[in-house]
Amino acid sequence: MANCMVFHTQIASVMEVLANAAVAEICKLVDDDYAVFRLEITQSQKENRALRRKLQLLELKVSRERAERTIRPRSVKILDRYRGMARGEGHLTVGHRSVVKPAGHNTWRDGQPITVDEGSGTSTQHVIVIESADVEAAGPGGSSLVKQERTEGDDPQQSRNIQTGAVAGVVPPESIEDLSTAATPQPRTRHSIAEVSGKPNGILKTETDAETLTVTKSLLHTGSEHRSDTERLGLGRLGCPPAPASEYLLYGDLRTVHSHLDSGDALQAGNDPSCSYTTEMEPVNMPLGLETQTDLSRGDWNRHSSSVFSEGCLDKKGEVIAVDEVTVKVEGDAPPTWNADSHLGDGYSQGRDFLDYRESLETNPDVATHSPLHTPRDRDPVFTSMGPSDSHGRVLFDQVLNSNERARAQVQERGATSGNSKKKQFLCMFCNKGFSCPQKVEIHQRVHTGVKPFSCTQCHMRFAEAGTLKRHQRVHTGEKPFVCHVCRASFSHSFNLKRHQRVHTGENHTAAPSVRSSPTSTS
DNA sequence: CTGGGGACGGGGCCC
DNA sequence: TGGGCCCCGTCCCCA
Repeated sequence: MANCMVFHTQIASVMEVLANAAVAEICKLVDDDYAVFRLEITQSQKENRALRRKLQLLELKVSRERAERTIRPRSVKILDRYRGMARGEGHLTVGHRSVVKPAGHNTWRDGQPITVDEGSGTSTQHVIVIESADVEAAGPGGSSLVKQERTEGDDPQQSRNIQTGAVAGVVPPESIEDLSTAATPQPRTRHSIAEVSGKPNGILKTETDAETLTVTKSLLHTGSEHRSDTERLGLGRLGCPPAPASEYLLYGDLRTVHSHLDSGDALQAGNDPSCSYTTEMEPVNMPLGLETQTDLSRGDWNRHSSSVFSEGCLDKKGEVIAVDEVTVKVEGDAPPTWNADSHLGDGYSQGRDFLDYRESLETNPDVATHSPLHTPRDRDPVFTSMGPSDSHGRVLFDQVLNSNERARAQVQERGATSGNSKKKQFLCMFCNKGFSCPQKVEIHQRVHTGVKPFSCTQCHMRFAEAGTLKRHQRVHTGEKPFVCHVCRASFSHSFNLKRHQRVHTGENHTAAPSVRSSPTSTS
């Protein structure tokens, strides 16, 4: 019995020792793990703080930009550089700013400075051309980009964006060749320049000197430029290309674009997204959707109408026929002028290729009570939702649309009582002006985009409307079908005859009442 | 005063 | 029958 007691005591003591040892072991393990865990937590907290600081900085910037934007609404001007640059026609004037392209070069070269005369000062910006080393390897969407870095300027918050176009889609061999041999002037090489400027804080990029802004635009075109577009379009009649694929305007948060840099030849974006934004409008991925993403039958002719400033001309089958480059400009104060001399070496004027966006904003009573930019609705063609790739192009027009807030508000207020909301349900993505059908919008938007799908076979003039081309061709044919019955004077222009007849009637044409409805009036 | 391009609305045709 | 598409007429503006 005593032995038994001793045995039990010994066992108990041994177990106690073992238990203590086990506890000690466990405690040690816990301590070790806790140390590691705590270390990790500390590191995580550090990262958290860093990220939070970044976030606060970003929010600060955003709020500042918005505040300044409300003070100074921005305008958008889109201009079509068209072939002027491509033909080596010198420089391009954007509003009162003159972007001078070195003569003899059809392609902006790396480091090539662009002089932007802003009246109050001159800022020199370096344009960096990033071209696909292997266009073919990059696929049909081989693109060339121009990366512009602001190196100096009197307004550190202004940003400019100059880009070249990227040949995309069903690019004809010559177009690919143009890109691959961009160093030598090629008549068909096309470029486009997007300028984003304006006073405080462009949405695209509003950093300081380190800012870099790059937007790529893809260009699609096929066929010969020496044929008229009508021929190229293969249209039986002298019609304009269908609306759906012709106008693409992206707008939105530029940052969303950044995620689309996955294409092979995409411009190397900086690590800091706040310093470099790049849009890669690669044809295969680009949201233009010329062939696949735009479906008029679904009513989304307008879905991209704020994305890329190019126009694809499709035939009935949706085949991409031609795309003209255009230039997008977002600026604050520049007057809506286009210096034709600056870029039209062959002597024709592009005319008013871009308009003051703000003007349009204020003349919007016709639009319906809804805006596609605001409250997308599936039923309304204007309200088609943006597809997944739409973020691709949510590039340039975010601020435009933001600056459009007031106009839209006015539109919505008026629309409720205007009674025209039904009739003009198709809205211009730029100015919100309403039209009765998509084609009207498409044509109208050429005012903003500068797209001119119709080219004269006799000269190189291009027109946004088929009728204008037809009328223009009377210049070559000498046809003057409008004859004054009084003096037998003939005119090629119907209105010229009408105006001329005022001479006979003694009517003062300057005081003649305008029958034509103003942009603000209803039809 | 004329020439000519830009812009836009109306209306007809076709599906 | 309605909508899309296109042509035409018209006005504005500039050179």
